Amino acid sequence: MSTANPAADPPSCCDDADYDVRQWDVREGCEVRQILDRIADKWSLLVISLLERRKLRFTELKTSIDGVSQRMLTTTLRQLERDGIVKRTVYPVVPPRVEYELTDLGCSLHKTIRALVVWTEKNQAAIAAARRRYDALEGTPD
Amino acid sequence: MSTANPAADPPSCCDDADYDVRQWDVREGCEVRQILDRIADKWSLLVISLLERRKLRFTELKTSIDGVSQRMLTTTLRQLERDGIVKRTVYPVVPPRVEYELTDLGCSLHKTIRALVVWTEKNQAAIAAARRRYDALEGTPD
DNA sequence: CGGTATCCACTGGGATACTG
DNA sequence: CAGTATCCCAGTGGATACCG
Repeated sequence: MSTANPAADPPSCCDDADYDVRQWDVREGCEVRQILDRIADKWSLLVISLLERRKLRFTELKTSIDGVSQRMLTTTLRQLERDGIVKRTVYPVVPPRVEYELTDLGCSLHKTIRALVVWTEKNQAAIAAARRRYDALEGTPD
Repeated sequence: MSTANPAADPPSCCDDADYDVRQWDVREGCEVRQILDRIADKWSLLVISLLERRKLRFTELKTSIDGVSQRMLTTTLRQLERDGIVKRTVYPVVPPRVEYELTDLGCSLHKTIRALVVWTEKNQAAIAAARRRYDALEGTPD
């Protein structure tokens, strides 16, 4: 808050002109917003990241993703399947075997997802520090 | 589903070895998971995207983000501020003026966020098509 | 094994009203 | 203008039980 002058509007850090946010900041029911909500979902993120490596069976996913309930995993997988992100293959064997894998579309997405995860990992400490700083100022009397 | 052979495990589309998902697929309360949940949040995504362009006042954000309630916007901004993603500047003028802008940390994040948005825009049609395909098969008797 | 179905508790989040 | 506080409903999502 060095220069508390509302009129001054120095360009922020990054302002590539090749992309205009105002273009997609559309109505709430907008398709982009819907899709964004789906792929930026807590479990979707994890599922996509795991499937990046190889096909996985339902149980493998369930085991790998700590804290996910069967219902949520099923729901998430169905949505991702519907969106063409993952492919579900059922093997008609006596103990049912179902495998999930990324489609081409899903593969193209995982790169972005991973960037997000990598960013998070890299800046984990910085965020933790910021939080400590913020929380410390919480009860600052003077 | 060409070769329905569970034993076969052809490498998926992309398998860069420079990153191991199993490394971060950790416990539920894990910091990475927490941060991921926060930044992949519906409103956070939009706020960060908007602030990428320039500082914005509270009302400007509220107006730009269709469907957000005052409470959610405040909550989101506070969390982002706590995480060191956005900076909040209060101008002690008679009609209060508060501006929000991305911090350096926030700027480094927005690039990834934008990639996600760009991906969504680019593949919007493909996803819509996948959905139509999926939904059409819903009530397929034979 | 890989689900679906049901129940239900919790909380995210909207609407509204008040404040500095 | 930019919040905070309160109320309260709806949907998220966990737990459990049962099915193909």
